[in-house]
Amino acid sequence: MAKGSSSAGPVTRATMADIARRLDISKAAVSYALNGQPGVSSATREKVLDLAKDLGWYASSSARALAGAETGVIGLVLARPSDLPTIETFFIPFLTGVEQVLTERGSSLLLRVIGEHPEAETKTYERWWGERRVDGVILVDERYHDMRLPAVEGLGLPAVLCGGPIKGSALPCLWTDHGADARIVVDHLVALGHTRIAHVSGPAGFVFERARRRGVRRAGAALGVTVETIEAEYTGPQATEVTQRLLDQPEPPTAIVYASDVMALAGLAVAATRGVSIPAQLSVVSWDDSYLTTLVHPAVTALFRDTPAYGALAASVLLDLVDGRDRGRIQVPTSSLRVRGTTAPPAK
Amino acid sequence: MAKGSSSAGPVTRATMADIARRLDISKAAVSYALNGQPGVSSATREKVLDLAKDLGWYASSSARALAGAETGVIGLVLARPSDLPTIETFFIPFLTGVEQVLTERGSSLLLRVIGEHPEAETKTYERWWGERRVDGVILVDERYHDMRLPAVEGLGLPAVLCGGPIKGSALPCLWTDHGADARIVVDHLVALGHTRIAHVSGPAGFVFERARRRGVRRAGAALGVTVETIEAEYTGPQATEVTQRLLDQPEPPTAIVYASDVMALAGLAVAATRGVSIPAQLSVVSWDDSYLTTLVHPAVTALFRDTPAYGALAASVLLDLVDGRDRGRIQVPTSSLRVRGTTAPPAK
DNA sequence: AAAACCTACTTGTCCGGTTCAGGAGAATAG
DNA sequence: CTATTCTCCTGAACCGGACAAGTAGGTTTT
Repeated sequence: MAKGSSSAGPVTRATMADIARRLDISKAAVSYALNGQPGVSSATREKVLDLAKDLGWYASSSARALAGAETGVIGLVLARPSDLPTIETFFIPFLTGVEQVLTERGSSLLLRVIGEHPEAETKTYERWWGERRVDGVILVDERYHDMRLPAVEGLGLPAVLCGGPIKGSALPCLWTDHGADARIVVDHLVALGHTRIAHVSGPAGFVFERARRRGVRRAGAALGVTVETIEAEYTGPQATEVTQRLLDQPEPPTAIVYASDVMALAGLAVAATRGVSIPAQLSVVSWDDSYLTTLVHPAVTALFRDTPAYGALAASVLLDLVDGRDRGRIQVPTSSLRVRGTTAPPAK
Repeated sequence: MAKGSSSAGPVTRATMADIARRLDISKAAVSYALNGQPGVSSATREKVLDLAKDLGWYASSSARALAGAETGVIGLVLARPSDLPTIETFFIPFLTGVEQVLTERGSSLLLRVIGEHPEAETKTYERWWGERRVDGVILVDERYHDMRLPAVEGLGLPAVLCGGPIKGSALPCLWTDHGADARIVVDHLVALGHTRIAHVSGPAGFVFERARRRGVRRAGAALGVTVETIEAEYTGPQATEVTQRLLDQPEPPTAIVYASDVMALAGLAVAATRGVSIPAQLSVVSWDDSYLTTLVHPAVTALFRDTPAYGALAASVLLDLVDGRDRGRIQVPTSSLRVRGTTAPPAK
């Protein structure tokens, strides 16, 4: 079996008791030495530290946690159908940011990828917390009537919500001004001269999708333009279908704003198939920026936000909460529009 | 919900001792009852189970692990520069498969995303194992002179390698017949009539990239065609640059095989920019399939493998190893070519 | 009727840390 | 020269489970 496979394989790992025995001192002294606490002479401390290093000693996370410390683990559940690609272009950069902060602060990430099944997610939190596996969790993909909020609050499980703010919930959250984002997009298109703008949104069950929809409607109204929103799943095929419907209208839009980069790419493919020239005959904007938008030709105009920084912020707010510092509701910096090759004045 | 006090956050979670006290029996009896072990009457067992449910009791993972059980956590380190997008289209489906098996078998995934820094990865394994955080790890992205193999073997840390097989290493591994994959791709292109084929590979530090390179060379030689391999990073810009160089040659290739879907898309963008028609003037194949290949027009011919199944297999082999069953070296099913819109006979 | 054997428990120890309440010996104070 | 206060260290309890060993009480065997 794999354990102790190689000749030198140390099957049993060193414990503090081993160090204490070899140095003929007490476990307590070893503990103080290793934790940088007062109560041991610097000579002893050094001997302990040296030996610990020699033996390859690491504190058992279980023992530490059992003795009352935190577990040093935070949890994240990703609950979307696995075949939905949108999560990827957002999620990896987000995770990268999360991880960076966790690593800096000595924590790790427990990840769970499940299908879209709200109960399973709530259940996971309950188990993780019950089993003392995590110190807290990051909640992503805020939904309407989100059962996760009462669940984590009921459990007393520290959590930070990427979304909100929610009235009636005291959870710290990272909220985005979707109205401002919407204005940036609509302003850009209207400034170019577009008057028939379509908005292909993601599922309205997501709070931010409905906020975006409201945002574009208002931004359009303020400029005397109506923006039509159509809802679709975050998949390529769905975006394809919706785009075809839009372009089949008697008066098709001259600009389409897609909820995600993947959808925008699907839209471009439809245009390519139909010989609709971009951006001459149709302008396209993606609400999410990622490496995908610059991978195609022409590159897609997209609303950019610093996703790793967003993840890093979420992680640091959560770790602070675990440490007892509630940073409350924090506004995420407004996105900026990266104007690329898919937006231009409409054909007359 | 599950916890008794709904009004205030229940900071203290129920323990077996609580159950024992309330039922006026011993902790041991509670333990036997909860673990389905003999030694308690069914009446008592039922009372214990009921109360445990009422109290929302879960076994402390730390206490369990400390008492000798496994931790129920397996680790995965993702070590590539965070701005390399290739990881995403492979990684999320892979993780989905991993998670499914882990969930079925009651384990969780500890994830770490780090930059490409081999020492950091080895160090992470050392810590995770030292701290008893994980029962085993999945190794992805096999490299030449991979320091992780001696590291995990030296530690006695159960691991499964996605790659290999490695001579001199007893690690169970999931190996791929890259030669067969290469033949599939080259055969397809040669059958269409291509004789000038280019292969844009990823960094040769990855074992599988060099195996693929060797594979296409041999497959070409067997058919009397030379296949030229050019190495590039897995980024869009690098693929763009290499593609431009290839197309600038006096006798440019009529078909390009890209190491990844992202690179293939970048190649398509170059062609679009130059007005090179695909597939009439240039055929494109991607060695990796993902949702990206069908997101663009024309859809990209790609070598498909069931990535979730691959992840699931890796997880199950690792869990078996942790349970003491070494399944040795397992060959991954050969990929199949999904012929789509980017391959056609070359222009005469 | 005594021995043997269940069943249904209890007691106590252990895992590997943390931490509290001392205590010995040296240094400082009065 | 004792009293006090350090510094440096020890012993033991504790966290929450798992489990080995022991025990009361009843049932079966001989």
